[in-house]
Amino acid sequence: MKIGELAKRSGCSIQTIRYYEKEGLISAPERTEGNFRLYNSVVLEKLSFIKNCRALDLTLSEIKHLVSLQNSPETPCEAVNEMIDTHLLVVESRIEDLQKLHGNLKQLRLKCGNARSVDQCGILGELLPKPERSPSGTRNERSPSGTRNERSPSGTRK
Amino acid sequence: MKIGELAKRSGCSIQTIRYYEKEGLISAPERTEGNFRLYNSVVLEKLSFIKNCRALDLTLSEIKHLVSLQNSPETPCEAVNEMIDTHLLVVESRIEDLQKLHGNLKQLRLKCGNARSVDQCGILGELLPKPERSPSGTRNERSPSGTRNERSPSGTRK
DNA sequence: TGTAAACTCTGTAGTAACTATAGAGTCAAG
DNA sequence: CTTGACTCTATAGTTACTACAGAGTTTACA
Repeated sequence: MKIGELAKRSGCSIQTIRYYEKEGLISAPERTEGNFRLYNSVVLEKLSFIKNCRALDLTLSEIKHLVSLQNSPETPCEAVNEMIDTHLLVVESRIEDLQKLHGNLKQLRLKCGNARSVDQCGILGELLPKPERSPSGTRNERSPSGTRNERSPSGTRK
Repeated sequence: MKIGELAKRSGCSIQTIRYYEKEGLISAPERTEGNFRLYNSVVLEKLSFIKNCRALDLTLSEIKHLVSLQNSPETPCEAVNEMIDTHLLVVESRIEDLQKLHGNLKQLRLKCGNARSVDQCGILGELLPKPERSPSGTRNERSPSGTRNERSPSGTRK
């Protein structure tokens, strides 16, 4: 089958399949005379495996690792378990971060009822560096208003 | 002050400050004769505002919107509230996704004790496409409760 | 047989919000 | 006058794709 049919049957887009090939997650298939990729049904299983892993939010490099482990079936599978355990920790910490975030946002939302103008908006006021906002250009020492650790907001986004 | 001091005082990196300028989140400052950026303390407040927003995981374009609202103080602040409400929904759905993910991962992890070889690994086995793998399969066909719909990246990953 | 539609190819650019270089210029101190 | 610290712009990298452009291939049909 050509790549279009594989895409339909696997649920991956054509570009994604080519991308997986480029990244070494699936092997390069044979080509027709006209240079079209020609697949057999085995690759369907591989794509399904990848999809299952992606649904668990494993990265492509993690998946690549799993694929390479599959190719040496006699090695111990500890590495697999470790990867899942690590991944569990990552997911847990992301959930925690997001829950804190959610709390902060909810609290923030309480600061402002509707029907005010922007300069009275409780939310915008709260986001400003100091609780008492000064009109403009006041001298300002270290504003210690770091609501979070000064490092990045950790991997909470996307 | 030059950009290095601003970076230290604001907690943003030098590149981030320049990036915010390029993106229009802060305005381009004056320059010295040698073309160095020269800041006053007002920009500290703006960076602090941005940092507070980023800590709430607002996107730069959302923040840009807030900044522009601040510049027209007499407009009603409904838009601010709506943005926060929308953002709350996004965060909530991300949390839900991650919690499903977490459940799936935990269940997966139970499939394999240590000290097996890869070809017997319960986890790898579970990730394979086989529709009828073990007698446990009740509602187990396609991807384990797809948290990641094929269209959108839907932002569960960092 | 001609041709139009449908398919495929490679390669590149875009996404978000930065980070990390390269290579050059500027400035202060010794 | 040189050394080192600082800054400048521009570019590439990150992740896992998606969306083209512009070309070639195959199939269906008149």
